[in-house]
Amino acid sequence: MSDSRPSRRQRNAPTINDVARHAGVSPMTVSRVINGEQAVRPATRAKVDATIAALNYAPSAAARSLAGGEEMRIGLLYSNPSASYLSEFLVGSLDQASRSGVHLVVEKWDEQTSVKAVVDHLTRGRIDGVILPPPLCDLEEMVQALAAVNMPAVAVATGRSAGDLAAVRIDDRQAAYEMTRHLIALGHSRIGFIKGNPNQSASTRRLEGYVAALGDAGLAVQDDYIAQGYFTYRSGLDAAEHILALAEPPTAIFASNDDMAAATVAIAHRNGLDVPGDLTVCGFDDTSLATTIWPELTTIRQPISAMSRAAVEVLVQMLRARRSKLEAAPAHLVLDHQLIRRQSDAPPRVRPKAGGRK
Amino acid sequence: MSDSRPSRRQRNAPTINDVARHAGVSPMTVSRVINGEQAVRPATRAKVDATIAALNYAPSAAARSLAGGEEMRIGLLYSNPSASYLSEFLVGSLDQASRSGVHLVVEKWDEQTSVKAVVDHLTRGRIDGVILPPPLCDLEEMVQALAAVNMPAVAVATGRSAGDLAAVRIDDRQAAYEMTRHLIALGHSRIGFIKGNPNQSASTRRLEGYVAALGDAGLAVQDDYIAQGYFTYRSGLDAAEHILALAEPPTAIFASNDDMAAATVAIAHRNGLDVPGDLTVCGFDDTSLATTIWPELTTIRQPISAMSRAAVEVLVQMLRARRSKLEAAPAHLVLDHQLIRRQSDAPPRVRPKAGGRK
DNA sequence: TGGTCAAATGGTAGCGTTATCATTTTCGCG
DNA sequence: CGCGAAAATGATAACGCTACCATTTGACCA
Repeated sequence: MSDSRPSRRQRNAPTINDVARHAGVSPMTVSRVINGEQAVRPATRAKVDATIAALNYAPSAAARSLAGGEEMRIGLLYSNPSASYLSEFLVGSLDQASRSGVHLVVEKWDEQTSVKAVVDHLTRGRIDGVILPPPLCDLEEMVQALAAVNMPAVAVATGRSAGDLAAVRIDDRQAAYEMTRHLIALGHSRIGFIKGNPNQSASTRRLEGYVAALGDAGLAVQDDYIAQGYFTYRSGLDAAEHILALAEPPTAIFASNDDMAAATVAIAHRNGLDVPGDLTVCGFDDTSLATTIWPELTTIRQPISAMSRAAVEVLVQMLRARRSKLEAAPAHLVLDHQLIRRQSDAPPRVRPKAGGRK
Repeated sequence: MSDSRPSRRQRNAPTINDVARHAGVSPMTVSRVINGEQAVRPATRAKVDATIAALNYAPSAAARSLAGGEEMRIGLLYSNPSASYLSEFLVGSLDQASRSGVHLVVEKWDEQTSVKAVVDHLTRGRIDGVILPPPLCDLEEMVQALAAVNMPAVAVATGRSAGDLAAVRIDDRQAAYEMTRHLIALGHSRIGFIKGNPNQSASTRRLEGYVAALGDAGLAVQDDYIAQGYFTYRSGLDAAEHILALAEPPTAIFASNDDMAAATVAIAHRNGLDVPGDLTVCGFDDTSLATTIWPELTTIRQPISAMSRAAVEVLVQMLRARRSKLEAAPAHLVLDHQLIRRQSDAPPRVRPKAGGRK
């Protein structure tokens, strides 16, 4: 009766019970020793440690997390499958999730579904926290709905520079500033700008950087050099067409993302302009499109996968803190960007307007 | 008494029991559905699947591996981050991996690393099986290296129509055939073709379909209407330039993927041709690029995420079978494709050459 | 229509660990 | 020397799932 119990154990790995029996203590005591808890007498601890070493025992991670309720599920809610952005984002967060031993649940949000429905779905699905890539991170309704059900969230690449929401981002303003400086340093003084979708706060930061750089260089901001875009290729076509149709068009155009920069290149070509000979074009984000088209785009590299990795890490820490009832201020990480020079920029072919420089 | 049961559960995680209760079946049946076992009636399976989706349930890896099912880790090895393809691929496989309760480990292969090094890495990482998206599925060296270490693999979107390797794909030949028929039905008789990278066997299938459709319509295959491409935008530019420079250029160009079709549109515009007025252009794959550019591309939709989903499922079943020492013939799934008509095709503007029709 | 057998489904008992309490031991101090 | 409190240890019941077998259902044939 003691021998023929129908154990399902495949592997002869020693269990905590084996250790307990050999050491002459209860499994609970062994558990305490393993977890380094205080309430164990040194003598007992030594005995248990010795037995563990002798049996070459290793605790089962599976049983541990089952019993301890340590499993965490974090959701990644995306809405605008901006292809190249998403894939890099996914790779980064997956990697970090696996490292942190957390489950990553990827969820798509169609614009038709109500915010409430998605949040309900997340809640019922035992999601412990959410990562919000753009443009969701700027959707106030979503942020508030999550806050309402007390679900921790991390915004990625938002333009909101601070606040109650944890965030991981780059300094969009500074990056745009640097790119504009770069164009000015090349000799451009007539620089166009294509704005991003106003539903993302990063758009505003980028515009600010552009304006600031012009101002610092003593160049005037010309309103008709600034066109509204929406981060899509299509919107870039319209914006570029508008700017290039001006009587005195700019010699460089800085688009708020790579898609619109690519569209600008297309319009330039259609107008018989050489890029970068007749027109310098640069983008933002360094998505794969930047190196897909010809000429390859000079752009700002956002460390997308590093950002998503960081987002997972931040979220995990928030969840751990919350479990221990600690309340911490929401983290706010700013990662480094980088100006990547490729083939789409050059000094202006024509000399700057007489009087354009002192 | 019913209310105050001392549950240790922190969060209201849906468990297999919740699903079972909601679906009106036993937990065992749910377990069977999750694991894709055979002995479940389709109606029951559907009901359970629906409940799983509704509750957003995902099995607990911990409990599962504790209960005896070993933990499975499957690798997704990608090399050419074809952005839009990858992200859709990831979303599908992630979703299915979560449903099947297996870990998905995403691994990138730089072309510099030796095949041996990657395979070693997988082995040491205790990866039980691998999914190979294109172009890796056609890299004979990789396939053989995996076979050498006895690691199960599933090829996705390969052109190999059969063999020792499990595969999930569409019928590339038939799809290309249909697209070509479509162009012929529109009235085109001078149809150009841009080939895909010869390192992918699907390229050959697509060419075959094109040739077969022309043949069946009694149209001659003109060698100079066929240009070599490599699936990149850049290669598409060259190919399209070549074809459109002919004395009597085609009225339609069928590119082997969307990137090259987009490049063709760019060249056409540069040459002052209207698409589709002067030139019909169509692509293949229906990646996001197809709807990014203007005009949006008529193309063949590959159910990418369904394919990656299926690949995970197939791999899991292979691993299960192998665990039970069963040896089954490698599965070979062919999923349905679809011809998506958008704005890039139209009947030819000029009448077909005299005599071109009876 | 009833009987047979395989397919489909359900019940039960763990898998190895920890949370929670109950119990025992130890030790300080009057 | 004994009392009470704190420290140390133990017993028990989950945690969520699947293996194994028992039971029910449905299909097919006589």
